[in-house]
Amino acid sequence: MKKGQVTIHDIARHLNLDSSTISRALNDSPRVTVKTRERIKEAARALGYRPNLIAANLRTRRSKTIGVILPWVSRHFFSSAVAGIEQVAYKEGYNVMICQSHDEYEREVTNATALFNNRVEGVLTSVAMDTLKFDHFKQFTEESTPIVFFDRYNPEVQACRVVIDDFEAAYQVTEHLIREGHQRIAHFCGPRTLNIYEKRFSGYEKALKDHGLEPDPTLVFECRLLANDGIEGMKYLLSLPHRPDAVFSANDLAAISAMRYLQQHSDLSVPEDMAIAGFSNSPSASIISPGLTTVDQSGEEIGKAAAKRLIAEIRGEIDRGTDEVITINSQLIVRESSLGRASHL
Amino acid sequence: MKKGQVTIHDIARHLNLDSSTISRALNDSPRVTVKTRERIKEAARALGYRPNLIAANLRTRRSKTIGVILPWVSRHFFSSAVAGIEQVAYKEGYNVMICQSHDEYEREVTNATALFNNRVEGVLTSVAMDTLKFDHFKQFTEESTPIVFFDRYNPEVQACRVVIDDFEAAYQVTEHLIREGHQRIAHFCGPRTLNIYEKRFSGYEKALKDHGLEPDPTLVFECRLLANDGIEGMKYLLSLPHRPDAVFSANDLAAISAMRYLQQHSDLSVPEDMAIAGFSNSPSASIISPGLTTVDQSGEEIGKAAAKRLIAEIRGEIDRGTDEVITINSQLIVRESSLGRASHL
DNA sequence: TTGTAGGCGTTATCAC
DNA sequence: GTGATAACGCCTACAA
Repeated sequence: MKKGQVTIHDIARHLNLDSSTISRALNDSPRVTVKTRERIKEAARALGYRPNLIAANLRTRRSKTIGVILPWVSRHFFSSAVAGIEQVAYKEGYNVMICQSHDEYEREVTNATALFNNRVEGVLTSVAMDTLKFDHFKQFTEESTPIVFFDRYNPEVQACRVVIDDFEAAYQVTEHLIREGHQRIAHFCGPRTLNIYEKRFSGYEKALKDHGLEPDPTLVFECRLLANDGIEGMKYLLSLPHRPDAVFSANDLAAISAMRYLQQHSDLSVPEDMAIAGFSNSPSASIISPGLTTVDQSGEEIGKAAAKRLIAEIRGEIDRGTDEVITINSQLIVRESSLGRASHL
Repeated sequence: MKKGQVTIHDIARHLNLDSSTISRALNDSPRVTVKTRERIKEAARALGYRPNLIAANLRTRRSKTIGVILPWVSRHFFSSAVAGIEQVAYKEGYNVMICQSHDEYEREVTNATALFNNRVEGVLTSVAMDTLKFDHFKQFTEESTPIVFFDRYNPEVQACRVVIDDFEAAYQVTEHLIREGHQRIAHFCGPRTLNIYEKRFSGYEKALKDHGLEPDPTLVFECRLLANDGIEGMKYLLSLPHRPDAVFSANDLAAISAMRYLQQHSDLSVPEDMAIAGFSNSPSASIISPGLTTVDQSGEEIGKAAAKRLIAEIRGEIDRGTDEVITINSQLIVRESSLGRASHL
């Protein structure tokens, strides 16, 4: 912001009008003649006037900005979500301010403060793995700034969530593995403090039980689901006296790194000796060979839905603060990595 | 932004001080006793004071925000760049406002206007494929708001660019293909109006000539390098009477889709019958089989460098408006997709 | 060290 | 339909 910028007062002086008239004209208020409005707009153009939204925002007490806090912008699921968010925000006249928590609690708190101080009109967030306290989110609802969670949420905060049915999706993956003939199914689980991982775990467990398989806790590897965790998880599973014949990983990243580890550092092949399934349907899942069975979860759809909901709450079209759940469809995508002997003869 | 928010005046009234003292204390000005400062900070906490940065920004004429315009947030290269940008911006106390152009000129112009009107202190951008005019960028430099391009730039705008050496990288890829014994090398080229594609094309052409191969224009397929373009490009190449034995695609996306098309819809195999190389080293490149030979180009590094430079310009630590070029290292990554008979016996 | 006064650029509420 | 005036919340000369 530089000095010497043209303001509505400059236009006013130029046309011998009052700045309030200029303001009205530029905002297309009906309370000014079409003719003078045109004159004003013309003069504005000629003088190179650029509205100062900071001033307008201060005055109107609205920032026309929504804040986003998510773990990693560069993860495919999240960047797709951002793409979706940005798309609807843009269409509805909102700016988007982005922050990454890097899955760290401290950073999430700082981000939340920054967004609050910038008076964002609403917040979209997917919570960090490390987060166990939620006051930094509650501050928004307390000031009646709407907040909408997507994917990762915490029920403690009274707010709408946009999610997929993680339990059901995980159940389906597991059931699919069972139907393909796999008996000892391991699970790479994320931090159970996060709803999505807890639910995926429960879905997995329930499917086992429903099919008469006894869940074996030694087959559950809880980690942060990073690429390296997939490798460590697979090493762990291979070290077991009675190793599993399938792995259901709570994300694609760990699934893929585990699969590649297996292919490069063991004689076992996928899916014959070890079936593998992931979660998210990242682009890599369809490209890798064998193709990775996974759950399609459109980040873009989720982002769009969350942004739409948030903006509706901002506009007061919907009651804010109800902990409603919006469920986006997900879909089991079966590829070769999970097939049993019966299927790939 | 709600009414009833606590302001510095409320604190002032509460402590029988003047708001200016409150302001100074909260900004850690040395011009206020340590003791009263503590008292003030304590009261601020107690009253639940939250600074209103919009007001502060209006007053100081600085928004503490940098704007980013790029084609697609969800493309891996760009989302990595955003991650890098956000990281340094956050560290330096700047917010990041994100816009997508969807590779469309009109949208880029609108985005630029929005950022301008929000008085961002600087702009980072990678230009849209459709963009042929650059006034919307020049408006920033004219108002002495620094702008830094990354990856895709246009020399018409007097501004710093953060790039890799696209010519050299493309040259190396092509030379590598030649050394592997390939003779008829096709090229999937992006819009030549964009510097990066023009340079990659030139590098490709130069390498051919330097090795005594005559560039054949019928082997150059110019397109937008989307997944479908890779398929169309490959169809086109297969339809030629004298088909090529290698393809160098100016991005990974088209390279990978072309390769998969070949694998699924022809008898030709990669790299024996058709070698393939891409550009960018997207995550898929290392995961696909055969692994895709490509050029590693770290979006995160580029984003970080661009953001650092921009912030330095904002702070006046560096002259703005010099069209300096910052070159980030890139690296040829050889994988199986490009190997010649000699290499994979 | 603290207080006073004015303004950043806009919009909103009055009047006329 | 247009103008005057005040305010949004904060910062910063300048004065005391």
